[in-house]
Amino acid sequence: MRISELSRRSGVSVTTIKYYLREGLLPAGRQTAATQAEYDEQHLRRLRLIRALTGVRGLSVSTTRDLLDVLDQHTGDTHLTLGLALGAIRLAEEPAGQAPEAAEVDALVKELGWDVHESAPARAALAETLASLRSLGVPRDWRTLLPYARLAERTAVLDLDQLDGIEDPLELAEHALLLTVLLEPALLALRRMAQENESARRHTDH
Amino acid sequence: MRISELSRRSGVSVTTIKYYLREGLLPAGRQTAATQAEYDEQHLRRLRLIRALTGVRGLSVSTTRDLLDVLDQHTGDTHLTLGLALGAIRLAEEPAGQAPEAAEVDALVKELGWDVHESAPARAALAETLASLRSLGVPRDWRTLLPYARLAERTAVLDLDQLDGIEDPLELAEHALLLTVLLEPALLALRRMAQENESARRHTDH
DNA sequence: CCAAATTGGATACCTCTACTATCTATGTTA
DNA sequence: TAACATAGATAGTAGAGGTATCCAATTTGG
Repeated sequence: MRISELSRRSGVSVTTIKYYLREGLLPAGRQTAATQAEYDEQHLRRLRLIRALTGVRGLSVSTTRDLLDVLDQHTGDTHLTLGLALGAIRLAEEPAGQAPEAAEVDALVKELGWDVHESAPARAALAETLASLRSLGVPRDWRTLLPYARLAERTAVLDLDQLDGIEDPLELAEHALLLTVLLEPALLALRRMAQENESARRHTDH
Repeated sequence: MRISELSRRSGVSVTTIKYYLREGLLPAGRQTAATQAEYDEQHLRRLRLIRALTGVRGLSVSTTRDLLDVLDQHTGDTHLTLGLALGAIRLAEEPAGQAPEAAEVDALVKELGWDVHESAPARAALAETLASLRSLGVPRDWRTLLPYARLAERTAVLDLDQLDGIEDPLELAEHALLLTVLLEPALLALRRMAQENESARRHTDH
């Protein structure tokens, strides 16, 4: 198909598709002539993926590019691919230096017995949150996070279960990315709704 | 204190503080003369809150203003205040019209027996996620979300437990907001780490 | 088979966000 | 009293995420 059909089928304007091509989010089509190129279903799928990551999840165009690059260069080692892909998405701003809360995060991970990379950005995000709460006069230490971490463990089991039975390593990596990243807003939405429900339950005290 | 001290103690530049004043995120100081105003500890605290919401959680300045407005106008009804405050934060882009997935979300909420407002934006966020996954060839229906929702219920219990024992309604509303909103990146970080750990566990198959 | 429409690629431009800089009239301080 | 700080107003800036226009080449409908 040519660019106008790609545009029609994806709902993304031709100029925006050209922009994604320029930015390296979408691979170039197969050139058939000096001013003609041919796109296929893979391009359509990639375009939908880009819109899901930027729209639903709210990732920036540059973060999305980094993520897709990792997927494209995947080595067949899904564990590694997923780790690299998630490392590309920042969850909070990087703390200036080494926050004193980093030691607390280490204590939490040790208590949990988790096997987590030393330089995982998720560690910095946790430290940043603890530091912020502290500066706002709501001190919470790593022990507060422990029960949340136990629930996160069970969430991760659900996540990994959904990848069971996928044989093709490329498909596996893509599903892993999708279910991890796109489910994030959904999980926050579920928490919001559960809070509303729990708050209502306690409000109408019984 | 005057603006320069507020700047020094908060780490936010004087010009940025003036910007927040203009944008209505920070209330004006008490005027002592035509070109002089006095700020207090409340201003400092508010400034730290603004930086936490925009920096750690990544909220936009306008969303942050909406949130703080709700807090300021709180009626003493914490359940209502929290609901309004969370409603001000979009979790994903609004779907154009009524997505067909909205019915699925209704089914989920019904199955859970949750008491959740009909127009909660979290509902739209869930529908949007389901629609995206579907368009990407990873169909998931509401039943997939059920076990996640059960874990969200338990997360919400932890959240509400942390507010137990706070008497002052203003403090209660502020803590509720902080723990709900600022904990969001932390919870996502915990899930990432738990996934990495679970993936490693399964990778080194035993 | 030729005029009108489409295409790929390049470049310029635009809107929004979150600041940042400058200016002026007034205050404060050493 | 001279140097410096301050409030408030206005203008400017950098980056993100597109959008618009132009051109030469290429299809395609009549």
